Amino acid sequence: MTPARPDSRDRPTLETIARQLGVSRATVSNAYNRPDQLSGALRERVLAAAAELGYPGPDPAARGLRRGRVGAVGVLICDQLSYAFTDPAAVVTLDGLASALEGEGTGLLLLPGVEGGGPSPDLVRSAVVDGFVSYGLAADDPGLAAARARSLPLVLVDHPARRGEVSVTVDDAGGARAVGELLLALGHRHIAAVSFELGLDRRSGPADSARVAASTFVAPRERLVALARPFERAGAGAASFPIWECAHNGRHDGREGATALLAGNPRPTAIVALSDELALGALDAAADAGLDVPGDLSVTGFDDTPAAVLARPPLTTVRQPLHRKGEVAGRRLLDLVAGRRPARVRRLPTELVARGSTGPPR
Amino acid sequence: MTPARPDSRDRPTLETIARQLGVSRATVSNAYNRPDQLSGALRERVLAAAAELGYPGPDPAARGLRRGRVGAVGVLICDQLSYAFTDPAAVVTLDGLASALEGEGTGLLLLPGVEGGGPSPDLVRSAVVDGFVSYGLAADDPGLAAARARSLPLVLVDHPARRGEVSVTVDDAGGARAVGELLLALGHRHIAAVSFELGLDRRSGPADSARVAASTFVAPRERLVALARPFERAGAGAASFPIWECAHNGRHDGREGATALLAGNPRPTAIVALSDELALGALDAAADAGLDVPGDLSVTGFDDTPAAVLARPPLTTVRQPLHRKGEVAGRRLLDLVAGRRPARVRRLPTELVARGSTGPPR
DNA sequence: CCGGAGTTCTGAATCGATACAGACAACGCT
DNA sequence: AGCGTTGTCTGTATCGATTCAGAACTCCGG
Repeated sequence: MTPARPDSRDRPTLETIARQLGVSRATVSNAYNRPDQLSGALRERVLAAAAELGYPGPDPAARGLRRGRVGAVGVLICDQLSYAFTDPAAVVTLDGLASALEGEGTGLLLLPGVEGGGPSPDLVRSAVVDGFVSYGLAADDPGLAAARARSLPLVLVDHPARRGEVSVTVDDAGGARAVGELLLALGHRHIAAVSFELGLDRRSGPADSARVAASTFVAPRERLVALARPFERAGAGAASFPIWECAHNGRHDGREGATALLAGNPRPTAIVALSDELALGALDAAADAGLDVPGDLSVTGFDDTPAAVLARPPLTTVRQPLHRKGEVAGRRLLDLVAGRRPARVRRLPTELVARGSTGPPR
Repeated sequence: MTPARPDSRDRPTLETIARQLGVSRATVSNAYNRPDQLSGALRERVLAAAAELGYPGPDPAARGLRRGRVGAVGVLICDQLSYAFTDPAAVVTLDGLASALEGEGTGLLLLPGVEGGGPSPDLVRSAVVDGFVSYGLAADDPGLAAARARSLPLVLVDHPARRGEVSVTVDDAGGARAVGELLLALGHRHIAAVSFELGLDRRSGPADSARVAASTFVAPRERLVALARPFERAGAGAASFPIWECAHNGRHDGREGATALLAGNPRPTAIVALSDELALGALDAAADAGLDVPGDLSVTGFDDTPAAVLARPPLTTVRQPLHRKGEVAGRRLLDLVAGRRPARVRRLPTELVARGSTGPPR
């Protein structure tokens, strides 16, 4: 007895078409996948029969099983979609990823995270994909662990690789150091930072250096550490480098954080934001407080998203090749899936872009 | 002879574990899927052996083939990711969709479009999914046609259904009419509109009523038509209702469009934007021109995205339940996939939210 | 000690395709 | 005529799991 069909409507299959035409299944398959394996005339007949019977082409799941490749990669992202995509940097990076994949006819299976973390391990375990890209997850995220357990190709974006893993990162430290040096050179001595999440616990408030050091989110940690270095050398100690941690990487959060920092004593003359979104929020906060930028307050961002140059004043920021980063990650993953062995780690350069939001303090 | 394995590393399978333990494949499968079908002790042994051999659990592609369900839905979106996700409305809607799906352990396979249209038919044909959601595509998009050809469950968001199709829309016309009536009641007689794409051709410039009528993008067409109705009744004819079409739905585009409209003669005293993003751009344009909002110019948006209330002045806009819309679409699709028959069409209400960006003309 | 009721586990068909190794015919060449 | 090529098409093993019908075993009351 045949077991009950999961879906009892019987869709046409290769066999349906083959029988209709009195040819073999292989021939029908070839009509779709290897036109050179059969005569043009027969191929036309097959395609015509398929159209007539409403056969939509070979079933992707079956083909995937047989070929060992399904034409999709899983993208592990932090937070729910609405949070993750608030950040234009994420959107641009993902766009780069998509553009690298789509040339190869590969789709993106989005695996959104839960509040404050990556996707659920179950979702990862059941994802029908050829590989994974993890974007900005904490190094110890359970979803990431599940992805590793699948032992499929994996590319890590924006956090460091374990032995044998492939990663794409940017020179966060170099960019941050450049910002620190610029502000010092301009004469700033009271500098504060607005950071996005440092931990999975969605905390919002001042962050001390212990919290920074303990963070499993690598990008903000590296940036903050590198930023502080020039200050320390210049004798401006950690005490004079307050950090505000925002629960989300959003403009609104940046505004709140900057407002809090501006209430400090001494009031900072420069605010370093770890993303452009946060920096835009800092600009809002400055406007709220009636402060002129850059006269009363210098503000810097990070990423150089499209909005940075459109801000008023245009934002001094650290450009990172966001689109490129996604593209490179996509190509690396395709290489792995195809059995090629790409270079293990790739660190893309960053570049300080000085615009109108920075200047010497009064 | 066995054909060459697509991937020659031999991963463990159910069989590997079964052999190791001297049990049948069925038993191992049951250990994962039906714990009640075998003794706890044996189940533990199976899971332990799996862990030891590095078996990551049943292969999702094979399971998908057998079960007839793969646990993913394809989302057809217009434009590349970086354009599509510039629109916070899209992000929030997708987030709603994701939240409805993730409860059922279902992922989102993103099928990004190409410049000015939906995803390529090939991508759609080869997507390993249980169904599709189409979001804001043109009614005649080829990618959408490919999705229909798959004859999988399909839910259309923001455009009307053919016979027998399931759709989720909002009361665009009602919202637009409310905006028109508000502005008329305030005393405006020179009203202009900034629209997003009306066609696949990425045009940017003035749009006449023929172009509006011919648009296959349903949401903007309905809004513009409904908007004009009260004006016509009030005697303010079509001639006095200029429309500027933007190539993309972005803040920057809104700024350009509004700037162009403000150069018109007579200068409009109110600008209706078809999205909040465009409206934010219109606010920027007003600031550029030194115009006070709402004193010199009233501006309205559409969607009530999170940014609307944070704008300065806070934006008068038409609230649509974006998150809900995505959720409803997701639930409808899950119903279809499960073989239930949800209501065919669902039209969610819109609501005018009057805030600070509108007032009587000087 | 037998029959019936539970448990626990196995056998084998099946999902829908792909791809190799031929079979077969027609053809050109020496 | 004999032989190697080419060009088409088919047979069949296989991808890695799920699922149902029933086998084997245990337990129990009568």
